[in-house]
Amino acid sequence: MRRSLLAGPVLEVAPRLLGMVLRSTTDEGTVAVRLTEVEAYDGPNDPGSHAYRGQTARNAVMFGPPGFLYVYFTYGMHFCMNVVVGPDSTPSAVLLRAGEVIEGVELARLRRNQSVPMKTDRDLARGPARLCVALGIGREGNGVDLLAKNSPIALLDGVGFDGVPATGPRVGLREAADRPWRFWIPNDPTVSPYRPHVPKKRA
DNA sequence: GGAAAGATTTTCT
DNA sequence: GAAAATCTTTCCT
Repeated sequence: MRRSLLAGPVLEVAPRLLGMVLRSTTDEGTVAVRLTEVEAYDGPNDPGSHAYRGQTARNAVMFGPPGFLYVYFTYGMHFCMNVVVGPDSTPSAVLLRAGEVIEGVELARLRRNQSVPMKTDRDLARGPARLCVALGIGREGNGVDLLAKNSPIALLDGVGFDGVPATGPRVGLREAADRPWRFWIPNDPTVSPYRPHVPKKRA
């Protein structure tokens, strides 16, 4: 995996991530997933992006060079992760929404079953927060260089994906959710089910 | 300094 | 289909 491959415009890079492999190693063991669903966020031009209103302590990683991991905490209980892409200092990133566990299935199953028992293997990493749980990635994953030698979390070329990616609206956003910047591998069972966003009521 | 909503998941009716 | 769980960040007074 070359870093230059991630340095292009986010809308070009995002679909290329499909089929690539993300491998995470901790003292518990190793889990790897083949990415089946991603979502693009285009920094300052994108009202749905965390970087839309400028750099903060939380999103600082997005403003750095491509190939780093941006992990954020949301809904009081979940982590989600992004791969920073684009040229240096352009705060674009790709949300990793789902994947197929191809290595360390037993460990992934163990982690997921700690909160919810009796999950089927297809659901192990089917959704952005589930993906983080399966890989054992939390706050400490923020800012990790995915392309560094011996990195505990690494992005690998994998088998790639030769077909035409499916595209559709993004999920869970209040702003600009309609932009067709979500990409997934057609007919893959590990792609998360689409749920239209419902804004929470204001008191 | 406080309120509101959130790039979600799970469970219950 | 609705609602809860739970805490960080952002936005407004």
